[in-house]
Amino acid sequence: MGFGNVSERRNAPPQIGVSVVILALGPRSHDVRDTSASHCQLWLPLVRRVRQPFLGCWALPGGDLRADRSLEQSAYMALESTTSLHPRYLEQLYTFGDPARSHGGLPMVSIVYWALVEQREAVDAEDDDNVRWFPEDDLPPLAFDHRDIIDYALARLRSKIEYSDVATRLLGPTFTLRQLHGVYEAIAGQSLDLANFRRKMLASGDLEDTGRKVREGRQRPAAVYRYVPSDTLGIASPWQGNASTYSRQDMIESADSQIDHEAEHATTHADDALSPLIPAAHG
Amino acid sequence: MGFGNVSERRNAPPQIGVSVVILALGPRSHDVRDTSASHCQLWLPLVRRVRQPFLGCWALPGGDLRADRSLEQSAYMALESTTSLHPRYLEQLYTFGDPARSHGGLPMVSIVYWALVEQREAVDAEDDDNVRWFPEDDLPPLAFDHRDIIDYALARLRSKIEYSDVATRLLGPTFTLRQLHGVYEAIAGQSLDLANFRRKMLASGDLEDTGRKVREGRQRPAAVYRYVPSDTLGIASPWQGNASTYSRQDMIESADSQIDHEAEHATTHADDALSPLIPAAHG
DNA sequence: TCAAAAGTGTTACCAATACACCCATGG
DNA sequence: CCATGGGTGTATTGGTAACACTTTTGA
Repeated sequence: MGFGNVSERRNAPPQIGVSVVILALGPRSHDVRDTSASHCQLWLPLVRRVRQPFLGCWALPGGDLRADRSLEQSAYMALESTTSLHPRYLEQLYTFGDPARSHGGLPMVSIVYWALVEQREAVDAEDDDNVRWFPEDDLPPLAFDHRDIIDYALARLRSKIEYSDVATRLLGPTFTLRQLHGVYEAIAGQSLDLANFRRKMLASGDLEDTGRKVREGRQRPAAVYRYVPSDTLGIASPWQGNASTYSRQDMIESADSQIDHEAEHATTHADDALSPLIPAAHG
Repeated sequence: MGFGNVSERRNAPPQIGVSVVILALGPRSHDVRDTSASHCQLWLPLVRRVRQPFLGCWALPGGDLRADRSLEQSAYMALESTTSLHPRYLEQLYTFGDPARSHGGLPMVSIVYWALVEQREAVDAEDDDNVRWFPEDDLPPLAFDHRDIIDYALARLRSKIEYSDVATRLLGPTFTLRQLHGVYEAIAGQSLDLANFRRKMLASGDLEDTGRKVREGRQRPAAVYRYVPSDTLGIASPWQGNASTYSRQDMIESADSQIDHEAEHATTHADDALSPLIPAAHG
């Protein structure tokens, strides 16, 4: 598979693992009469490390990569085995592999996924000694570069909410416009005009009135909507074809692929290396 | 580092490698009196495989990952050692790791980067038996899932051109508005109103008139511009802090970080696995 | 003086905003 | 009948598309 070049053999490949940033809605932690109208906030579960380095420190849930599983499946397994949660959304975030990030441990490449779980699931999940939920704006010191990874995941969520259905993944399959509005405000971190929000959402054509109504307080009942993706198919994702061999009844639903935002970043230059006579190619 | 759980040990981790999708401007291949005004097209270099599977097949340039190098550096080394090119842009694209993609080889995780090189560099690089440039719309059969990866890179480029300076990376450090317009048309695959394009670009505030003029044909000379990023800094990228330890004089320039588009994709569910009593966490 | 490209002006339209307003409901 | 949230109307604005137009240059 392209390995075996002399200069490349000089150095063993690093370890690989999978980590997951899990996000869910929860109550506001600093409820100092919040000026903005939203009454919820993002929370995420962290696990306590049982090894050096950073022993006892909070860290992202993670696990190993298995050669017979897709990356998504490995991420799903890591997520499930550590937190018993079932995400409504799971997407690759970034792969981190800088040697400096291991801080004394062995060099480690982490393929990081981010996941969204329903509010209901998150409240059911109780904390224990080794897993605890933290509000997004009040995180403890974290192991490795996990704090940066979380910030990046949050940025991605904030970016992605503007052109995809991620917000609905934090709610159940059905929701009122006010609930959806609250999610948008919580993620954006600012208040949004409810009237315009309503119109924009309905104009998008991706919301379908279920006909049902619910009363949150004791006021007029609100219409309940469902998300129905308009079939403006984007470009097919390359990995869609290969994935999903191990489906299960409660498999989380597929999302239409769509090309979107990603973080630009600078690159560095490698120092000299022995050039192979024949270029390597690998799968 | 989080390895060592019983159920996880049952399966060895897969191999890892780096691949790079390299893009550059070139002449139009199907020049059947092109209706659209653009006269250039994207080309990319491929290398011939020297091993099974897919022996003799064209594939993306790639190489191995070294534990003492960052992912960017590994990508840069792979790019440089196979094609002798120096990218003006290099960014992580996606990590592919489905077991099915190896097609009979060992399971392989590929961390894929995409790169842009200047037109000038690309024309200087001559083909040999093992490296050849192909126009984006006339690719040969490719090894593994490399065709899908290329399509994804192209989609990312098309998306990213709308809110970043990637177009300028395909040109030199200075360019005329017409040249830039041609790049946009080549990437978008459709003609764009030159008058409006000009206004929009100038209104962005990211272009600076160098004061110089050039004549492309024998008509009125055009103003030469330079790209100067407006300091509307986005969110800092997590990896920026760690990277760039191995800088060199001709290191490609840094780009301001910015959160953008990424592809949404569906996820699968893992089958049952032995849950560890204590959640694993790794760096 | 002509062709070709550089560069400007003008209008129409659409989507997002701000905010005033009416409607439905239970207490 | 009032408080509260559900839901609608409307004027303004800013950005973009369409395209007609003027200017500059070498041949």
